[in-house]
Amino acid sequence: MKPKKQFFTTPIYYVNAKPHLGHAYTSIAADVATRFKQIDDYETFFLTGTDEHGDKIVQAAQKQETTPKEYADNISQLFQDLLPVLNVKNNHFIRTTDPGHIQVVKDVLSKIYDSGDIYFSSYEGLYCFGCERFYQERELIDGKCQDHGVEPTVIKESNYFFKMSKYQKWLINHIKANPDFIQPEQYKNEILSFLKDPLEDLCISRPKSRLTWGITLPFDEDYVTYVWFDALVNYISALGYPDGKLFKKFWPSTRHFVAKDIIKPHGIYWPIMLKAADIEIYNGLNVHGFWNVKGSKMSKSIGNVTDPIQVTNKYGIDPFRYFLMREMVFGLDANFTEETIVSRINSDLANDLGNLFSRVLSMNSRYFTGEVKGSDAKIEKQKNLSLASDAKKAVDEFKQAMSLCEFHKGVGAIWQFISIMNKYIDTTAPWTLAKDDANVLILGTVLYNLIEGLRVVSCLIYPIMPQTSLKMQETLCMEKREKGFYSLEETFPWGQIKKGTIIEKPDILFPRIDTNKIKPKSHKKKLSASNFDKSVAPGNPVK
RNA sequence: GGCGACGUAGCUCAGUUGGUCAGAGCAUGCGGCUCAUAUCCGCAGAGUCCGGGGUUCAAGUCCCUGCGUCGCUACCA
Repeated sequence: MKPKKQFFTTPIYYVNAKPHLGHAYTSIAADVATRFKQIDDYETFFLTGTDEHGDKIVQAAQKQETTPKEYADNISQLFQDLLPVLNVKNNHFIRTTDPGHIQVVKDVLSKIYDSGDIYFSSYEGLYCFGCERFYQERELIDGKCQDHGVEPTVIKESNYFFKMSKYQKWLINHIKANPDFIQPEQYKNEILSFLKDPLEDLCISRPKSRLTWGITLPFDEDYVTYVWFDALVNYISALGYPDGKLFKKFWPSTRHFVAKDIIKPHGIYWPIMLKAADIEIYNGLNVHGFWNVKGSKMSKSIGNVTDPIQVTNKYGIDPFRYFLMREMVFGLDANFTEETIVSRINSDLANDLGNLFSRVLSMNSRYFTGEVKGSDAKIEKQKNLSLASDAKKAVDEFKQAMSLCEFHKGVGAIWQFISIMNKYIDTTAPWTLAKDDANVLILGTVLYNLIEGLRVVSCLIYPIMPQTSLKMQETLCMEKREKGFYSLEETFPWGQIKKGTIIEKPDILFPRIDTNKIKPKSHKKKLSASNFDKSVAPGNPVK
């Protein structure tokens, strides 16, 4: 069988500001998807990077009295440093200032220019000299530029244009012929409805008199290319287009992770650029929504721009990754609040999974001094004690959901199985069995099935919580895999933990976060989520 | 203005192609257990699925319309 391949990308992040929650989400989602493909036996390649040209960078650099390159270096470094903090494992980090990238951009531009799809034309528009940019009429307030309060001047400027309109029909057909080209479907519909109106050609250059911080056009020394070619081409330049091995190997399997605000460049310009350059079209787009923070859009003025590093430091990498995947329906917006993340950590991670892990292994320690007794086949069948089919169901549902980027459903499938195991304990009541030596085989079988269930869970959570996955597997004395994970294929057959294995009583997997400053009188009374904010339990992971 | 999304239990939200769809989690109340991280298990909620109209044998689920919230409108995930 032909080995399965998968190439995932994040957008290249624009270096005009430091990374925030949104960037972290995209990177983590792509990382989770990549790791999932890995456990599904795909060979993967994961690309992320930074977009570093354009006037905003020049302006930002001027403000800091530095050069654009130096400025870009600094911010790019912040994005690079974020990856290990989030445990995102990329194969390559591309920067649009990389010489290799610049060359590919020029090559692609030349190719399209030679084939006649780029033309020179004059453009007349409303130009604000203060902002050094053209305005659309609708952007103006009372006909004036907001920043300078000045009416823009009508000026003419000659530029290069890309004939997008020529490929409009082709693109519509392509999207319709490939139903998963843009996912989820709502965004496909959005693009198709946008394509109902005639497409305008795209201005792809800026005269050097206005902007020099960019890639010089290969066919005109006096111009730099502006944004689209510069940025989007990173996806192929990073793979060594046109002749690179990686390009040949991975390009056809490409899926780009993007947030909903950049679906037009990715869903329209990019495929048309590829088509015009006679390059195979990428496989598709996975479009996600925005994170609101405390109910409103992240913005500097509201002051709710969330720093992923702070959140990670406070709650831990795995809980943060879990929360992002569990809480957002891929494609839709979601809300980020500390209340919700704490609630998720306490109920899903500490109470459900962590406590299950703890109670099962504690019982095994207590009743069998940690020795895995194994299942008695006859008793298992007779008493219907196997958890294998429930585990299988979880694996199947998990796989199905994760393949479609339905991360919240994938997580849900695992947690359903966790819940089944908690119920199973209640039903079988091992503490009662333990009171009578006659039940030792039943007790052993029950605990064995639970331990096996935990083994499967440890494999499934790997894409989302790699550290926890490993920690569980170490505790369960599972053989360490060189690649760092067990594949889905390897989760079965049932019954892999060897009889006689000694399993130590584990450390707490996820400490509960104490939301009480003052202990309530009744043990049942849990704290309402209102006064948890700053109080994080002392034992909480800080790494 | 144009385009689009959303409005389902106290809260946060799921609900493929219309027919066990009236759901999950959290919160709350009561009960049970005691192995476990004061955790786990069971039971409970009468929510006009925003209002109105339509299509249909059958509509949160499709169409129209009204109201409400919000996003995008070209280079901030």
